[in-house]
Amino acid sequence: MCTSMETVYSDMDSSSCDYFTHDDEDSCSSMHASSPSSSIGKPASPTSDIQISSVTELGQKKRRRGRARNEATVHVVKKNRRVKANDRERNRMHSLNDALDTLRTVLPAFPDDTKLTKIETLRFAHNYIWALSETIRIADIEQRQSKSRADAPLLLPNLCVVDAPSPGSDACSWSSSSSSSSSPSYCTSSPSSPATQDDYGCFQNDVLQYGYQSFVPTGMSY
DNA sequence: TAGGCCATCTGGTCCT
DNA sequence: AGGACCAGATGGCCTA
Repeated sequence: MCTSMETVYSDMDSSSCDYFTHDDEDSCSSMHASSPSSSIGKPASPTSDIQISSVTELGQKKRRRGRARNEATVHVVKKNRRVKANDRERNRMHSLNDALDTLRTVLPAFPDDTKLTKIETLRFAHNYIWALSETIRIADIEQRQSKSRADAPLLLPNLCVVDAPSPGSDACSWSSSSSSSSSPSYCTSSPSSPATQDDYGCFQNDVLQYGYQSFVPTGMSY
């Protein structure tokens, strides 16, 4: 859209009208009209085309010319400020995108190398963190239980119990179409409130075995 | 071709 | 005053 504008504005640090695009041509031309470069720095000679009929008119002309130049300067300053702001905004969005890319690298890789969209990345990261937190929490609970039962084996509940879903199946996904009330595909409620232990075990399997495939259901309805 | 996603521009608002 | 942040608008690209 504005690549030409980018080119046009990228190095704009002077008041030269060569930098203006079409929508600025008016002001630009008016600037030229009010302060023609041919007369700048050149004292008006009595034989010049500009006939000054009176001192007051000369004063008015001088004032007008001065004011016009001021307006043009203000316009250029504003434009310059806008260009700088655009540049900062562009950099800001680039850094935001870089952060999203970094976030994508720490999320489980998608098998077919599909790049997650921004919203998918954020939602999956949310769910992934939640799942990992739950894993730690359950493991901790189990560890305490096994300590109390000295002879009990250390096993994560559900981890090896629930049948692993085939990739792509929604057996364990919490899409909005699921009847489950908890929805890690995008947890609007507190992530610490999985519906059932079966759900959790299933979810845990997803995290550990299938990455985000189950968290980012196709269709992405939330 | 419609819809989704994205990059960019822009003006407003808030903060330092 | 200037920068950061935000949301709306716009146009390009891609895909079903």
